[in-house]
Amino acid sequence: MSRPPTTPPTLEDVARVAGVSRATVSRVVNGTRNVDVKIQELVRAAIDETGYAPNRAARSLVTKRAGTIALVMSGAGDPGEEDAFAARVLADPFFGRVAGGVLGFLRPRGVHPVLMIADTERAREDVLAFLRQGSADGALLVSTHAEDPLPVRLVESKIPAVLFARPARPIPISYVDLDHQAGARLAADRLVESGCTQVATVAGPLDVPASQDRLTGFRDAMARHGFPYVPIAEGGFTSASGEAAMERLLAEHPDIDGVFAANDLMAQGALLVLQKHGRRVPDDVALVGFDDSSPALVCRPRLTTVRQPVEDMAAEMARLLMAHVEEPGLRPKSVIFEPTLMVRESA
Amino acid sequence: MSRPPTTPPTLEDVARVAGVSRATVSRVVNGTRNVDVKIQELVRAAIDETGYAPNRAARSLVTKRAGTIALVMSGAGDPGEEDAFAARVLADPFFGRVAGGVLGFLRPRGVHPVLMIADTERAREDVLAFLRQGSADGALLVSTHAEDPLPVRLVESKIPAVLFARPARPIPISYVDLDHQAGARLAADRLVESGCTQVATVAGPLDVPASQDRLTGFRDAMARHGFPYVPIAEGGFTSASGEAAMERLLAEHPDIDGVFAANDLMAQGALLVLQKHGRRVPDDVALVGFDDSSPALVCRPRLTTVRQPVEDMAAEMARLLMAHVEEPGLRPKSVIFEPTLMVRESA
DNA sequence: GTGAAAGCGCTAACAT
DNA sequence: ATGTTAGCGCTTTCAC
Repeated sequence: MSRPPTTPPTLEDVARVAGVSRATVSRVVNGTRNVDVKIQELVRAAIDETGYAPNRAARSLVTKRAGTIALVMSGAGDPGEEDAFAARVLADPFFGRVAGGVLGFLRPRGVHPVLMIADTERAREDVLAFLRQGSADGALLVSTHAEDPLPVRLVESKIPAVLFARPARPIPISYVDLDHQAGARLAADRLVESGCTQVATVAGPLDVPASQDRLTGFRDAMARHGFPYVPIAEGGFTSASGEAAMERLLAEHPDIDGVFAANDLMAQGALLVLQKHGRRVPDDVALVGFDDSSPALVCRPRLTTVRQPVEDMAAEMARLLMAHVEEPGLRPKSVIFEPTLMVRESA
Repeated sequence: MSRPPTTPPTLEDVARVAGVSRATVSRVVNGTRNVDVKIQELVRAAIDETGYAPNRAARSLVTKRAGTIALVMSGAGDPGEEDAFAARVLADPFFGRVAGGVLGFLRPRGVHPVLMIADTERAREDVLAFLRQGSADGALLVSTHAEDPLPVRLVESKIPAVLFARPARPIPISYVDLDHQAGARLAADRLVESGCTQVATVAGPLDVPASQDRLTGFRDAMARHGFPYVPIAEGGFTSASGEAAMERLLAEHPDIDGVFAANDLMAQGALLVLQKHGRRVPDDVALVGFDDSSPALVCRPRLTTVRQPVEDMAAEMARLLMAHVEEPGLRPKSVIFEPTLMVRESA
């Protein structure tokens, strides 16, 4: 509380004020025992007096721990339109849920996520450089792109990393995922129970494993119910692509009475188109979505949808990553979550 | 490419391989001139060969620059329900736009944002500690809470910071904002032009300056059009609160023929309620939103709304922050953006 | 134009 | 239980 110092207080300053050595101050700051209680108090008083805060760079330099991790949203940005990808992915309600789950786990542990977008080769290099520089201890990767080269590069560089969703090609890396097939089965069962007999599906991008699994699971389940053929239209996981896909479906199969959309955003688009064409939902056409994200609740009718416990999955992802950071030799591990059906009004 | 080194290459290693001193390597890494071109090539080759990446912690320690900034979403979390605030704010499309704008500016400059939520006293302390530790060079603060103590604390601690939106009480800090009154005026004009004579408004939380400004601006503009009284219902900037507010408005003023909602999420909720009560939009009731966020495009009819150039504002925020970081003495500055009306189908 | 050397603030042996 | 000391990897005077 004397004259405002031009430079922040260091361990040295605290030590001087408390009349002890730097090592002792370091010990109490880091909660090591073997420090006399009276001295601890002395030191703490000195810390308060000086307004000391440990310098992270200095600490990282010796501990080789950054205390931050990278939260990477990866995908294929159209060349020249880099920012568009960032805008799209960040605006997706899915991202918010992932970030929320990650933060929930990391926050109590004093670890902070650095937000990164990897949509170009340049951006991927940045991410890799950032991690290799030791600016972050590891990476949480949400990839929306099947041929994403980042996972492999991460493994090659021996950087601790955990993926959201299984990689397109098997590589030795940890990930969390959902049992997509089981989820699709839930949707199929619901549609059939509701009496639908002319069922179609709006699939996600078919190069993404999750989309494939949802499609396969859905087809298998329908087949088991005695429906060998399911018309499909591929979308891109956006509301607009859902609209377009639904238009195509309706044009070719006007007698559709049930639709499974591979995510809620596309379901939302499909709903709009259905209503535009005078189809009542769920009376004329039943509709089931996937994710249970916020759009599902804003629609009217509200969407019956397959819930993906994204927050829990993201938290588990963070947990796995911290384990890998703490124990570098750890074998890759996968954790698969079970979906549940949220029955609302659309089916 | 020899045996995998257990420890990453350092400047020292590169220097040895290139047969020069550390200082020289440092110079070429940092693009200083006064290095012989032939030696530059030599060094670069050595860098490639070793796979060297500069250690950020070491660099920060001497340069006193972290190369990262904090992107802080601040607000009042309900005690015991900390994660709920995080989930809500991150899921808001507004957040995605801010993050996108910030990233667009920061990325080319090699600066990375650390995502932080400040919803409790504990979390605020974390943010402050993080910044004081030098883990980040400054803060970008988006506050959803009028009595947020963070801005003042930031100023007190002399931490470079820029706010999104003017603080509730004047303090010496830079910020970007929108001319909310002008935006509200745009909405009022549109409603009146559309022939509305019984106009009401769903306001935002009235302790937030932006909400107040939108309300004031709207009332003033309506008064100027000859309508001295505008019924209002207060919401909380969420879709659900918009529904509730609209229900109240309709109950007390069944003859409403025009509504201005202070953001799109609430407009979306209002639209749902209007339609539930059999009001056709825009024929029976015209509706104008605020923000021009993604929900505005997903609604049917699509929302006529006041566009807030959030991405540009966020980028400007980042620009201001970097200026403050580079020149610590810089005087606080405010930049006010102009809204525009996006005319679509709802009014 | 290049190298030698000091030191950023901290932790972790190692002494005591 | 506490202090001393040696770096962590980098930038940056200051000599040459």
